Order: sequence, then structure tokens, then C-alpha cells
Amino acid sequence: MKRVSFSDQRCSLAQALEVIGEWWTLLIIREAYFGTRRFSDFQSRLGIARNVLSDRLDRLVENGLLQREPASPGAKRVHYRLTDKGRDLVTAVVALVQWGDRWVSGPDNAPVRMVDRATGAEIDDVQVRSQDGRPLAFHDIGLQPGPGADQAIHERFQETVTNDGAVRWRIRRHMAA
Amino acid sequence: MKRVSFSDQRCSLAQALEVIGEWWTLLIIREAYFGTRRFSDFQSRLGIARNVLSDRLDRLVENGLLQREPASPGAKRVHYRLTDKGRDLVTAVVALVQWGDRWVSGPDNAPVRMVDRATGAEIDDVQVRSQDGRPLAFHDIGLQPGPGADQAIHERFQETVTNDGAVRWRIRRHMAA
DNA sequence: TAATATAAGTTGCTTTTTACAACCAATTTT
DNA sequence: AAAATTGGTTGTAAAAAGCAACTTATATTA
Repeated sequence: MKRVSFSDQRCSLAQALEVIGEWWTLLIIREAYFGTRRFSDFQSRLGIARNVLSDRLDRLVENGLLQREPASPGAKRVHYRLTDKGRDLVTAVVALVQWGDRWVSGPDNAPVRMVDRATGAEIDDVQVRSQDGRPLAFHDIGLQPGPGADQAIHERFQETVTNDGAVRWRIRRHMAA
Repeated sequence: MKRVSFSDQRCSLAQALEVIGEWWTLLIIREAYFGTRRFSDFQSRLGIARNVLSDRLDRLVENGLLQREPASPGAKRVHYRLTDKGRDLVTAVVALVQWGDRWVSGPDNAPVRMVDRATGAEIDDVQVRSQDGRPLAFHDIGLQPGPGADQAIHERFQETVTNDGAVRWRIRRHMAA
């Protein structure tokens, strides 16, 4: 009865969560983003159990989000640093932090302010946008099977062609029979 | 030896993860975003154990991300629908999906395409931006203690005033002594 | 209307994970 | 050289996740 893996789901969210969805993992990424590099600092700052931290760091290195490097040149002791892949998570982390600010901490009670280094002004709320820059609300976003869609995904979508020839994708609410 | 809770950490990411950080939870949100409403559809689409699904749905309703409503008027059987709070997670979900597309599925192998309903064009990559709309890269984002910062957070930051009077916040790499 | 099927869980049991504490070997610092 | 710190590993207990069987209420079908 192993815990079920998400990695066989053809869905990039599942793929992402397989890597960063375990308890503690994203907080370790945040901590690395805050500049923490040493095992003991991760441990004491987060209050995570040492064996769990050890496991998570291993997995993050395996998955290429952190890299181990000698703490001092030629030393055996290591530091952990974000890779490009890990740094690229910052968008998602900021989006989650802002959601937490809005709905849990309260917008005027944010524990950490994130600012534009150049101006010192608070950063904007992360938003989904069209390619020409318009902010897109929930219902403005349409879903379609992508190039990597499998049978299961195709079955969830229904292609309809309107009488003026435009192609529309509808998502099926229930399981197909 | 209860699993440690993040909710006493003064950090909005921890607060967010306390609500959506458990195994399966964010996939349930995605599924609801895809239009799924019924218990059995969540179950069969995700392949989640029924007791775990039951637990997660309860927690999501408690936390106000999903709401229960009668499946048909006056019926006892319920449907689950996203609330505004739940819908507002879409930004973070899209950011994670795009990260998964870029780094795991591969950019040309995305299982699901997300488009602007108005034009049919693919949506833009979610980005962190300044208030005047400039995209901000990793190192352009500065961190400061926010209005809701506690002692622990203040201790992590060091305020320095440059000789031209500008205020700078530096984040401490190691634990204070 | 009775019989059958489906929906939405709950219960009981097993395996994995997580948490905590104690231990250990390499460095660093004193 | 001794003491402290760092970066772990190991053992054990509790909690969470997975699986299957069982309810109970609602729809469907005969």
C-alpha cells in the first residue's frame, strides 16, 4: 500500500506536485529562496525533523531543484543552492504567498513584503494574462487538450464546431460511459 | 507524534500550504476547476481512496475553498463547487502547471493547453511583475519584513541605511546568535 | 411497485510517512 | 588537544494514506 504516485497522471500539475507536493518541500524551497544554504539552518529555521529534511533534500537534489556544492573549496561538507529549475518556481511561490496574504494572513497583515528592488515599491499581484497583456479572470481561461494529451484527456474534452465554423472545446462534467 | 502544523509559522506560504499542501488537495482543486462536482467523479477521475477524498472535501469545505450545495433543488445529495477563495487559487495553479510544462512534461508536450477564451490564443506565462508592469526576474525581487511580521521574521532581516540615505533590507543567511 | 443500480460516504485493517530522540563521524573552533 | 558544531543515520511511535468491504439514501429500470 505504497502512497499513490502522481507521476503517471498526464497532467503537469500532477507532475509538479510529484516533485514539490510533499509535506515540507515547498517550505524548503522558500527557505532556500530566502538564502538558507546549510542543513542545520534549514532544520532550525523550519523546525523540521532531521531525517525528513535529509530525505527532502535528497529528493530535491535528485529532481534538480537544489544542487549540492562544497561549503568551502575542496571541503567535503556541502551547501544546498537553488538551481535554475528551482529558482523558476518563484512565480508559483509568490502566487501562493499572495493567495495566503489575501485569504489567510489578511492583506494588511502580510508577514513578508515583496518589493521591486529597483524602485522599492511593492510588487504587483501575480495574474494570469493573455499574450497581449490583458489580465484574464477565471472564466476567461479556456482549456483544450494539448500536444501531450493522452486518451484519458481527450475523452474529457468535446470538440464542437459552431455554425460559423469556429472550433470550441467543451469539457465534460461527468465520466464518459 | 502528530504531524507538525504550519499554521503557527508567520508566513503566508505556510498558511497556504496548511490549507492546500496535503497530498491530493491541489489536484482536487484542479479537478473542481475542470468542472467536476460529484464525489464519485472526483474519485474515479483522480483514483483517490474514498476515505481520503472524503477527508479532503471536508477540509476544503471547512476552509472555504469548496462549498456544498444540493445536487438538485431540495435534494440531500450534494455537489462540490469552488468558492471565490478557491477560484482565486487559479493563478497559483496555472503557475504550477506552467512550471510542470517547462521542466517536467516538456514545453511542447503539454497535456492541457490554456487559452484566452476571447481570442483562442495560448495564455502568457505567469510572471512576477512590478506595479508598472515590468516583468521581474528572481534577483529583482527584494524581501522585507511586512506589517504582520513577528519577532522571528524581524530577526531574519537587517536594516541598513546607505550613505545617500536609502533604506536597504538584507536578509541574514544564518541564524542569529 | 418491486427490484436493481448508483451515489456518497463510513469502517476496519495494513502499509507508509512523519515526528522525535538518541547516536555517530567528520569538521571547526577554542 | 579538547570541545563544540555540522551533517547526517538509526530506532521507535503515532499519524496519514491506501484498499476493500459495508452502509444508507437516492435514481432507474422492469
